[in-house]
Amino acid sequence: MKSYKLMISENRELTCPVLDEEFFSLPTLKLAQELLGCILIKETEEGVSAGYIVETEAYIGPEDRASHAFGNRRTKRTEIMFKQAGLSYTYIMHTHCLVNVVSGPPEKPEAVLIRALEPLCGIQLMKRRRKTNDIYNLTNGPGKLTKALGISMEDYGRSFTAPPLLLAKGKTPKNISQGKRIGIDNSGEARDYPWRFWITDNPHVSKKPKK
DNA sequence: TACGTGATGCCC
DNA sequence: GGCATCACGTAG
Repeated sequence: MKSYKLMISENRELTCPVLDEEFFSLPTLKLAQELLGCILIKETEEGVSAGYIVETEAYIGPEDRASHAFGNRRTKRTEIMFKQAGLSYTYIMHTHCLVNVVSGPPEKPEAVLIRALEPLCGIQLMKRRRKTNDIYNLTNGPGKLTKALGISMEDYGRSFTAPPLLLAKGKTPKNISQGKRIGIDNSGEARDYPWRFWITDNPHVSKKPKK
């Protein structure tokens, strides 16, 4: 397994194993939980930034009304969800870019949305991009974390196993919480699926779900 | 709490 | 064209 060296401060280096195809081949609901504690890394000309994943959501088309690929809807945008696990699915929501990890076998449109990070590396760069000094407001939402790391539509279809976009093994969460997904109120019974996962009591998680 | 924002795709 | 969508910042 390849490893990646992260400079987390001027004199501290963290060596972490890059996730491989075997890891991404886990069933989507399992993958969504296993990704908690993993490290999302983005290299840009401005520098490297990274954070621990602390919140995810699973989207399992074609039966999931909340998924862009509901009913096997296959468009230029969703095409990537039908490909191999471990690729990135980025899309624009209003003015923001959101990033997903494609999961499931080929021809099965499934993905895990990365909803929040705990900042780890390149924090000054992230603060500059987000125009805030508040560490708890830096990456506590899916649109916020992409802006903080410099993830954009240029990352659509990229593999998470090689630079400039990477996922690596980080830490193992003590406890995982589970609940309803956020922002999908008009999706029939699918809105009640408990497919949102987060690290219990982590202060970098996004807003609480509606009841 | 409410509004403006504005990429993408689907339904006329 | 019109509308809904896996947000967020700002105003009030």
